[in-house]
Amino acid sequence: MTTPSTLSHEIAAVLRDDILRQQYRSGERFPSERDLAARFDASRGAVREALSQLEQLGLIRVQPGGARVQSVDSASIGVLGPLLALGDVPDANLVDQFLQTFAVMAALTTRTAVNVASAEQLRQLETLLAKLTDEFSDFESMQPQWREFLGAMSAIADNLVVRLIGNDLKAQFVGQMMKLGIHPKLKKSSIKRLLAALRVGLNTQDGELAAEAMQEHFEELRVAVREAIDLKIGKMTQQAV
Amino acid sequence: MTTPSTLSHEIAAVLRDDILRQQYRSGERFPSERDLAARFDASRGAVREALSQLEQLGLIRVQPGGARVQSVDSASIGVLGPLLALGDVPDANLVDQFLQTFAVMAALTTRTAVNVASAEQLRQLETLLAKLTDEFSDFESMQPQWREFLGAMSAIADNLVVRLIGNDLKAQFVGQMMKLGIHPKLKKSSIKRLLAALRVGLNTQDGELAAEAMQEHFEELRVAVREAIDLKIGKMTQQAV
DNA sequence: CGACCAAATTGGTCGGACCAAATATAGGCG
DNA sequence: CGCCTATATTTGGTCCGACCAATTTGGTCG
Repeated sequence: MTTPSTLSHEIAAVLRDDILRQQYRSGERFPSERDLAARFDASRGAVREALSQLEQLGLIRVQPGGARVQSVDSASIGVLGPLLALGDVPDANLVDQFLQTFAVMAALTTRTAVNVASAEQLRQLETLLAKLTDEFSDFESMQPQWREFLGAMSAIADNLVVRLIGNDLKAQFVGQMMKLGIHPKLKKSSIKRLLAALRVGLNTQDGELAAEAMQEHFEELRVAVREAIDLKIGKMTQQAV
Repeated sequence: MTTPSTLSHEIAAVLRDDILRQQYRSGERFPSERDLAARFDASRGAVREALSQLEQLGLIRVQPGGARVQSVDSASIGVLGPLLALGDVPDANLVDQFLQTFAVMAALTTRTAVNVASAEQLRQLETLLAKLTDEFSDFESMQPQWREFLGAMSAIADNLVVRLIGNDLKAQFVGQMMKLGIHPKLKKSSIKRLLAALRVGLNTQDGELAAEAMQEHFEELRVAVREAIDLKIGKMTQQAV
């Protein structure tokens, strides 16, 4: 969950952001370990551990003779978080892409979960959904219950690939949104509609219906988040003046 | 694709597979760096670089006082490939989950690409699709053109998140399938239907329609791959006898 | 039995050293 | 003058030994 805050990690973070900031062209030679050690006033060992992390992220390719920078979009998902965190305000397009991806993942999970759920699991989901409906207030304060519901569905769908991707994306994304204080505003009517559709989907064990409701929910969330970011940008430019 | 073949990478690979094979319980203490160095007859530096990779994969959490093993499904996507490669034959369920995920990604890309494509880009896609239709033979030999088509759509959709996930998944998945000689058999009629639907989708710039065709294609691919794997399993058990 | 303190363990970093592969450089040849 | 080869240099890969700080462990005392 948190930063180890060791020297090698700090070096890795600095170099990673350098690369993500396009300081190096793809294919360009990366500074030698000895140079980097001098620059960071660190030992070669610490630098090598940092490079090892960058290599795992797919940002550099290290070979005898010298390391080379790789194209950003041939990197691993792990770069998305740092990429999102580069500026003061996250790139709206990137955020949009995040949410589109979340949407299809959540829809897939929902469809599978509802379709394969046992009678008991269906009851569990209905219970969680009922709790959500009861404690219905604003979108933000019901996040814990919402997460619980999604988690239960993820467990039922039992798709490791989706779960791992979800882990990575969530770890990269949610933290950034929280840190920057992005608070999307969703209409209560939208949420009510979502919950109602999910209830119907569960009752009739219609995964497709539930999945569509989920997809639609994320569409609305996308719009709301974009507005929240625009608001944030407005405030920041105002502050700058 | 790559051949690191350095000692630290080999150590990392062995330890990674150990963890993926459930040799350690989640939360359990990991052997100390000095112990590992002795076990692999390597220096502590090499071991530390290996541990650095495992940490990046989310498989261990290393802190002063000792490293601890993390739950596999809190790891990063990078573990999926090795996980797939553990046995002689890939786990059919895991492969299925891969393809389900591919499916929704490809559908998302298709929908977006078709919807946002400019007139010129649409023409480009149609050209590629025509080439596919012309050189139509069996599913396997048209892979290069198929890839080219998907790549063009990915470029048009311009969704970095999806592209990075796709990179990771492809890197992990396709290599394994090739190495194991899994050759899914798709009916020619299915492919023809897919190509026709895509053509209509492009002509009318109907992203939803094209996306659904793509989704359906992957559904059929799932079935075919599952059959191919079952066949493989059959042959292997036959060999064993 | 529980709280507290000291010793052993463990990760984090450093510096120097050697090797093999890759690169850069200088030199020779056409 | 340009190309190609042989050499010198750079660079990554690994090892060793050492020290520090934080954690863990084990035993002791109340």
